[in-house]
Amino acid sequence: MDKDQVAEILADIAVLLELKGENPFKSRAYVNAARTLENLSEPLDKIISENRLGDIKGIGEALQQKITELVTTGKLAYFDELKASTPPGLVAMLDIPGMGPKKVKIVHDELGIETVEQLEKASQDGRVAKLKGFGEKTAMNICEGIARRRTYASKHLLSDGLPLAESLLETLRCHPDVIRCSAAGSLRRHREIIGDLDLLASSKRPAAVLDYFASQPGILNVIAKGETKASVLLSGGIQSDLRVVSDAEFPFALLYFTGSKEHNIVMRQRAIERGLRLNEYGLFRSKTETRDPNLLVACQTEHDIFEKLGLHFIPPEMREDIGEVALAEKAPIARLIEWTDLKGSLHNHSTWSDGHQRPDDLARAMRELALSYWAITDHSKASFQANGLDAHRLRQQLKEIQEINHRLAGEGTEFRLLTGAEVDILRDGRLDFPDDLLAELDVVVASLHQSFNQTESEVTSRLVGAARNPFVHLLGHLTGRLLLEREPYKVDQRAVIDACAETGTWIELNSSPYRFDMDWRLWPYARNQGVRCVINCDAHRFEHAGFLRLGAGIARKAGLTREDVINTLPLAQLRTELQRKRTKLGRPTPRKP
DNA sequence: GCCGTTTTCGGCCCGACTGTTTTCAGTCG
Repeated sequence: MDKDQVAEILADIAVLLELKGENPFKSRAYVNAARTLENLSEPLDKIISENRLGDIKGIGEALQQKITELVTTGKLAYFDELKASTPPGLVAMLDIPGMGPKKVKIVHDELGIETVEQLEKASQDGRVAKLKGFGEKTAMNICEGIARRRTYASKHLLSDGLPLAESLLETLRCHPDVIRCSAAGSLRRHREIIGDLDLLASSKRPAAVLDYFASQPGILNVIAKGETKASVLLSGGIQSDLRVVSDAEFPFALLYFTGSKEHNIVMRQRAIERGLRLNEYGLFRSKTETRDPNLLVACQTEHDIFEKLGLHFIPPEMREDIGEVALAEKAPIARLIEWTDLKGSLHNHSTWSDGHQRPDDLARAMRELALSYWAITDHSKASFQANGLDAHRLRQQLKEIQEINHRLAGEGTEFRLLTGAEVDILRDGRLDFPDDLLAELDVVVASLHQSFNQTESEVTSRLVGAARNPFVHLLGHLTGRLLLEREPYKVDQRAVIDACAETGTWIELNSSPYRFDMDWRLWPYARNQGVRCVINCDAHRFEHAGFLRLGAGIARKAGLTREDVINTLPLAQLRTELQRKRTKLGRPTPRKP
């Protein structure tokens, strides 16, 4: 068992201890130890074999024993017992907003409730409201929270579906009877939330392909399998539908199943206006005939279909009926941004706050990814829970980054770390760092992490105020939403965009698959106002660098090009742009002595 | 469960908000 697996179990133990009503500091000790292990820079088994586990701060005698047991045997009796004595439904209840360990323990102890379903029933029939410390409002919030979870259950994050779909497609491509195959549906359109995974293949022997598909490992059960379509449930709870068509039908089926439904309606209408009929089987020279091959307008690819309908090709990401057809009628759609255009990320974290790697390790990793720069923008002190930095620690960090950059220069590499901060916009609109400190940083991201429940005008004016600060380069995750988890806070995004346009402030497209914030639907407006986009990872780990690809996909939905996105610029030009706002708005020039 | 010491126990990271209370516990970031 490696350090991450051990850390996960220690974190699970912490949750179980809380549910048991144990001393909260005991639980905290497990959380701390889990975090410490995650941040280790050498293998755990090496530390154990050299008997150095006890030297690590936060790991005492009891934890040494438990960690050693986990690493050497892969099991921990203490954990197994704890798990066995706690109904799994109790852990699930912690996901309901407002339900913490104490409240879960009360409903369990007082009402004998062990599942989310039982909790919902007891909230509806008034039993929960009568409990000490609960009330009508709490019972209602519990019901709403459960209902929200239920509607989200058939929905998944793009990042959960993408790797599964890619692996299934790779499998299909290996089958000798598969001629062409592709993802379709919301996944191919790169929607931030997807339903099931729609896959499409062409073949002369559909039955063989469907059999092969339905027998793949990782499939929990086959929901349906007919002559042209199979539906399966993948481990992880995502459903996948494969349709197999003839190769002549493939482009039409691909267009049809990619959608969106609204986009398809506009396309079919366009066919009708030309005396044609478009459906998933073809484009026909008839107003009524739906499958006659003699009336088929031959098309090899989707490009051909668009051309036959008098349109330039529309990239799948843009097919949402938000004006893309009108655009493709007039002129070719500009080359959209590709993730490989991106040269770095301007909002990321390190072990100085709540990230998992140190700046020097990040520099090495990001250089190996052939990026040109990587900004370290750790949290400011108000983000206490994230180990935010005060001025003193920030200045220490600046020194460390300077030394790393000095070394990089000595090695003759172009790559550089950029200094920075993700500075909190406080409740009253002030920033968590003074201007003179912000002025020392290469990159300043301003974000909200607190007081989400203020009125729309209060939140909006906090963000507008931050945009007006000459040292703030960009606003981070504008609405604070967590997809499928937390609603965005109330904010007049257009007013914020207008303020950014006026002040030359950039807006982040946060590429964490939980955020994708600001939403792609607002970017066309922002671009028209002249606001530049920054596609950021908000990385807390090495592997979050991969978010760049997801973020670029979302930017493509909005029709953004390389020119719209700041972090496509090489380092020297980026530095010029970083100076622009500060010089344009002007700083008080220091008076000569 | 850890740590440090004014060394074997007492403290352990803060502040705001909500909904419950009528002074505060629980939750959240």
